[in-house]
Amino acid sequence: MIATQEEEVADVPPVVSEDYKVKKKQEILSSALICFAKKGYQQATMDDIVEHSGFSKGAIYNYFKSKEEIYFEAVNENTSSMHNTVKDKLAQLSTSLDKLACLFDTYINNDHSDPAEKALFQVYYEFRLQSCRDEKIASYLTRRRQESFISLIVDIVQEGQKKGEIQNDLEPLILAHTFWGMIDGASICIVTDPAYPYKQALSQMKEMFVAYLT
Amino acid sequence: MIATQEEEVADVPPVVSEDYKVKKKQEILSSALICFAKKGYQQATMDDIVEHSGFSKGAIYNYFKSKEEIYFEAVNENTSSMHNTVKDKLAQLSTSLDKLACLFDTYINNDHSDPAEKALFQVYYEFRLQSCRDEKIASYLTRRRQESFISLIVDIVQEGQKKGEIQNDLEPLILAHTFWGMIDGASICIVTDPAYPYKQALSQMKEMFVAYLT
Amino acid sequence: MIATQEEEVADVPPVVSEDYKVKKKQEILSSALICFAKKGYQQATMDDIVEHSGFSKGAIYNYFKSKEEIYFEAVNENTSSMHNTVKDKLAQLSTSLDKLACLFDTYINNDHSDPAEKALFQVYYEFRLQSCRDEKIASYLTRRRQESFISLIVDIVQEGQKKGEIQNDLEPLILAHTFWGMIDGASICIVTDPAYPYKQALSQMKEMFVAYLT
Amino acid sequence: MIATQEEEVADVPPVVSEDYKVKKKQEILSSALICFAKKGYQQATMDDIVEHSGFSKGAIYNYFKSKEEIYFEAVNENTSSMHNTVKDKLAQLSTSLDKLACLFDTYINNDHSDPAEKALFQVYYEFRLQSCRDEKIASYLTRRRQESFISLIVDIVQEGQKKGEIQNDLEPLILAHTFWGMIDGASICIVTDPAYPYKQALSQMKEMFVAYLT
DNA sequence: GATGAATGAGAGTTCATTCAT
DNA sequence: GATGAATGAACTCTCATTCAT
Repeated sequence: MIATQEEEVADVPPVVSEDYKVKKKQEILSSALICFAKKGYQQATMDDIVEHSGFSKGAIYNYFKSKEEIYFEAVNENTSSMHNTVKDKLAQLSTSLDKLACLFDTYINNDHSDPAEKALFQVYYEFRLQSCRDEKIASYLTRRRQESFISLIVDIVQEGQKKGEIQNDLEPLILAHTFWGMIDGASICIVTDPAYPYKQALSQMKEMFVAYLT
Repeated sequence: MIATQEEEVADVPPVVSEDYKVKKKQEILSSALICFAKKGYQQATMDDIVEHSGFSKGAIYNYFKSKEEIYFEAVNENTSSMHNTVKDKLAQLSTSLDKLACLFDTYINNDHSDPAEKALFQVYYEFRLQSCRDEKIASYLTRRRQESFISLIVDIVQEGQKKGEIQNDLEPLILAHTFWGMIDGASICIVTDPAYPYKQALSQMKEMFVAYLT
Repeated sequence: MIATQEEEVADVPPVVSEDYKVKKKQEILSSALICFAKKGYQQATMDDIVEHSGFSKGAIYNYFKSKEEIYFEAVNENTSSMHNTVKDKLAQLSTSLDKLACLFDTYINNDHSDPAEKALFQVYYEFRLQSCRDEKIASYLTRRRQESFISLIVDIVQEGQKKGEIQNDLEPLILAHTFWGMIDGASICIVTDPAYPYKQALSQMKEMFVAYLT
Repeated sequence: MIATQEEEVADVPPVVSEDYKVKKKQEILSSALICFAKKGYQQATMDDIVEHSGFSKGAIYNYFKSKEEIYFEAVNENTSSMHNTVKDKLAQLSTSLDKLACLFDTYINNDHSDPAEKALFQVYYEFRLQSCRDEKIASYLTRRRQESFISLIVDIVQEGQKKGEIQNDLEPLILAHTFWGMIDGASICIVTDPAYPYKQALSQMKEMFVAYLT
């Protein structure tokens, strides 16, 4: 009897919906992110993730094929969602300078005392450093950086130059690299030094940047 | 008589000189630095360092008590010597703006295609990220950053303010943090993205910074 | 419905029972005991235990956290069970002198040609010698000796003195120490010298001891 | 000139006398004994002995060919000298019972709070336990035990039986084994348990033993 | 699908012994 | 003879991954 029931279960289409699986994956990923932040990718063990997530080891390997894949997706998942939030905010602004100022403000107003927020930054920058040795990470990050980050600024600057808000002799691509260099620099300092006066430093960078454009 | 001779024998100087030992240590450290750059601290094994340095495992452990100590000293040794070179250069300049410009130029003119140079940057930033989880590294870096990096800029800015070169309403400490934030940002990008146009981006940062001061 | 089923799945009993794990641990411990006897604690390697037990290295470390823990439990497990057997035997005897005689007889009739038996004695006395340098072992053994061995004799002697079987001017505690000193001495000789005539020597000790009490 | 002098030194017969070498060896051995007592044979390293003795590693290997040889000689040297002292004392006594009593008293009056004394006992019993696994140690100890310890008692007992001091139906060899079993037992307890009331326990053993003989 | 016991290659570290100086 | 830097095999322990249940 019981056997029959089990067979029936096996025959019906997946009992758990795709949505359910996606939710489970996200649970694992957010646990993993915290573990990676706490110990670093290499030092965090699958057992740490098992313990923190409450999933069994086998279950996790049903969702992901390796620790590396979890790492990849954990970083990707979280940085992507952050990026989309920002894009929505920018769409509501009209001038290029406002948009750039808003981007700075996003980082200035970020709450870096929130552990989850800080964890994400830690793991993200560790991940980025890995790109020196891992071609897969390197190409992924380069593409992502170009498509999502660099072109975002390039577009805003070009639009600003067209409208006359921004000086025309400035190279948009270089400005984009300068912009993200500043953001990365402040972020690294925040992650690295709990006493870093990031609000004031980032505000100065914003003033410098905006003054330079006009 | 015999006793005297024996005492002489006992007094012979060490078979190898202190210089010899220091040189050997440096050999190991520079090999280790390359290994750490190539694979990262965790992934680089003692066997890698053995192979790359040509020393036997036991020999390395005669000079250092652990892999961690090698890591610490490899980063320390190299970043310290770099820092001293910079300080000498600055001493030859008279105005504060020249000094700050010179600091920017040092990074702008750095040859990041030199593998040894690049290795040092890679390992240094990995080391800095470790400070999130390693209190020993954190306190070492915080003290070092304050004493060597922050105070360097603070002194220059205060001198410039006294001489009237730099606006008096700017906070020297925040400026120092802003300055190093920019340098860190550009450096991280260089390490992370081989195509980063660091000369141009750093030059823009320099222009922004100098313009902001005056 | 689906939720209920899932909860049921989550509630399944552990894949292997507690009994299974206890049995596995005992298998490892008895293998380890043989290895420790054969080579001594320091000289016996985890690889020896791996080979002798048939478990993989990882499996052993799933059950025990270190070689030291295996050592501790291997000695403890076996000496404890021996001790309980003896206590049961004594409970069936009525007079104090019979009980003491029975204790001697237990050691006299012990089969020291049985390798497992001999291994236990060897490892136990090595373990005891360790107590000179290992505070953890020392405090464990001292407590155990007091609670299990000394008080056993003290109780028997006091009972015998109350009943008039044993002279009242003898100090029970000292007698206990004398008793176990004799047993330890004979045991060390057995372990150390395969030709030791332990049956006859222990019998003489027994006669001396019993004669002294009355 | 200097070269000539050195050659002269090389040509003369050994500058250091045999006595000098024996003294140096003894220095090393007594340092080694302390190291072995402190950490155990396996755990004590050559570096420990180097540090404790003040000799260089090379020097030690000039006197002894291996750590094992040092161990062997350290135990042998010290236990032998102890044994000779005892023999001298016994020669001054006339009756067998006095001699046996004197032997007990030697151990009763031994100062086990003297670290050097305790170290010797510790190392000696560890050495004896090694005999289970080391045929070389086993045969050495068996011969030594027979020649020095067992025959000592056998001779005394036989002499006592001849004189009528000791009962004739007692087997001298078994008595010898019983005697040393008791001494070993008390000694093991002393080494193992700092609170062992060895004076009282050994005195009881002595009384039992003497009473049994007559 | 879920579980967690089992695997075993590979990590960092130690140390008795050697031998060029 | 004396020195101590060098050696490298061997040690304990870890952990990503698998797979029988």
